[in-house]
Amino acid sequence: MSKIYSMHTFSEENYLKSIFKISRETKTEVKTNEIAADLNTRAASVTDMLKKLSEKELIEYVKYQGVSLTPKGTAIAVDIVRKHRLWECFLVDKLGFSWDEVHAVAEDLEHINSPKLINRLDKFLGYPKYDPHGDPIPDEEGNILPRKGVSLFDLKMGESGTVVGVKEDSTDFLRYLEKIELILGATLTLNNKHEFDQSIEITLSSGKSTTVSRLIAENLFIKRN
Amino acid sequence: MSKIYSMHTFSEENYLKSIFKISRETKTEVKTNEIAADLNTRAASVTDMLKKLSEKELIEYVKYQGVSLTPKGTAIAVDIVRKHRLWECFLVDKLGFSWDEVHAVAEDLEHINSPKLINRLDKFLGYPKYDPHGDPIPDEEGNILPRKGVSLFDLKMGESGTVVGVKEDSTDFLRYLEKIELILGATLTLNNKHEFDQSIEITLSSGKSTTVSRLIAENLFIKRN
DNA sequence: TGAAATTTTTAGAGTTACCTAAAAATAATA
DNA sequence: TATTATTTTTAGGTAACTCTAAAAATTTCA
Repeated sequence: MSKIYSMHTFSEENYLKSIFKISRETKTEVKTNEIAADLNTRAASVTDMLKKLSEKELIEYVKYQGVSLTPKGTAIAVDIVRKHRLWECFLVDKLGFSWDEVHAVAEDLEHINSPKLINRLDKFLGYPKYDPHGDPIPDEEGNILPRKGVSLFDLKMGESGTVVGVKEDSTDFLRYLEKIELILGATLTLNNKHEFDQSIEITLSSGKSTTVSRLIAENLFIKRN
Repeated sequence: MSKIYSMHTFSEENYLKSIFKISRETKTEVKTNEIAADLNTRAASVTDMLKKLSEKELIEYVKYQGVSLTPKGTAIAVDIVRKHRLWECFLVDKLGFSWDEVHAVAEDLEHINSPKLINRLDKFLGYPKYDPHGDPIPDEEGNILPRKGVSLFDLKMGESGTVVGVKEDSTDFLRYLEKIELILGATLTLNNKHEFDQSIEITLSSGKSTTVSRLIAENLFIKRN
């Protein structure tokens, strides 16, 4: 890959990444407004860019119907994700950043286009398979391992497990998790699912009990013990 | 520094860096055409940008007279140089790039704006004082050590010394130096200065003799033994 | 199903950074 | 110093990406 797909603008790359991300979540055609919301821009701007990406055959675009990535577009998106996650590993493992600080910087670093750089970085980091949030790192060919674990929300009463990933990587969310000690590697047991708000009560290995909302639970990935 | 000076466009940063570089060489006002040549752009484009930078008070600009950096402009330029050279160290020391490969990649990396990133990188690299080409790395406050050594062209007959830096960092030039074994750390003795073309004959510690042109000699920095 | 609400696209415009060609200012030199 | 040559600026235009407001298409639901 790489060489062939190089030299796209930051903007194009951000749109492709966004479409990739949303389509993984929704598993359907990606809508204009979803992209606009994700990229903090306006629907009209999105439409403009969709036309451009469609002309370049990076997306399949039917007016009013939404978009999907072509294989070419997917390859570019996956490559950006690979770069983003490798840089996050670098920032945490080598420079001592905490997991809630890395996203913004990696957003910039991911657009540096040098296959040699990224492959050497990969080697330097020891070919990591997961980033500091537990997200799988695509390899050079674009293969992506499945995410580890299941959502905390899907755990059954009494089951125990280890935190192996988070879906959302906003600073606020990660800071909150850290505060309640729900960091990567933490072990927990599900005590109770409250019916009325579907919040979840867990006990940490430290013995401490906490209740988290459904939203939080859905964003936490757990590997059953 | 940093925070205050952040959020300039790539283009603005490149112009400031270029003006900084040229003014160090010429020690006079920087002319429009010099910038155009350095940045591979047109004089008209340069004039446009000079107006913009002047309005932002990053340069002192008098029509037809050339420009110089204000303290604010200098601080930004020095910060970019710092980033550029630290990234070059990273690429060579940690990722195993050769000195002729790093410039292009560092041109991109230098625009990543994160004081925390760059200061941690600095620490990770062990606070290096010089980059792989022997150029001094500005510290966080913008202080720059003098370059080590004198130009090979200024060496006297029979004097010996060690290669401690190169002025030009184009890939071609560096590859050529490597080919004739004139890499950083090489020791040499000046045998002869040919009058007619001012080329210079040297002997390397390996015993091998080479003749280099005046231009090459002027671009090589030597520390006398 | 058909009017109302929502989503998406088009139309028109602004910004940044670049360009060419022509005009204006400065520098070179006969 | 007057004329020519060079440098620099202005004028006018293009391309990428964004925006708001209005129009068109689709979806919702009474």
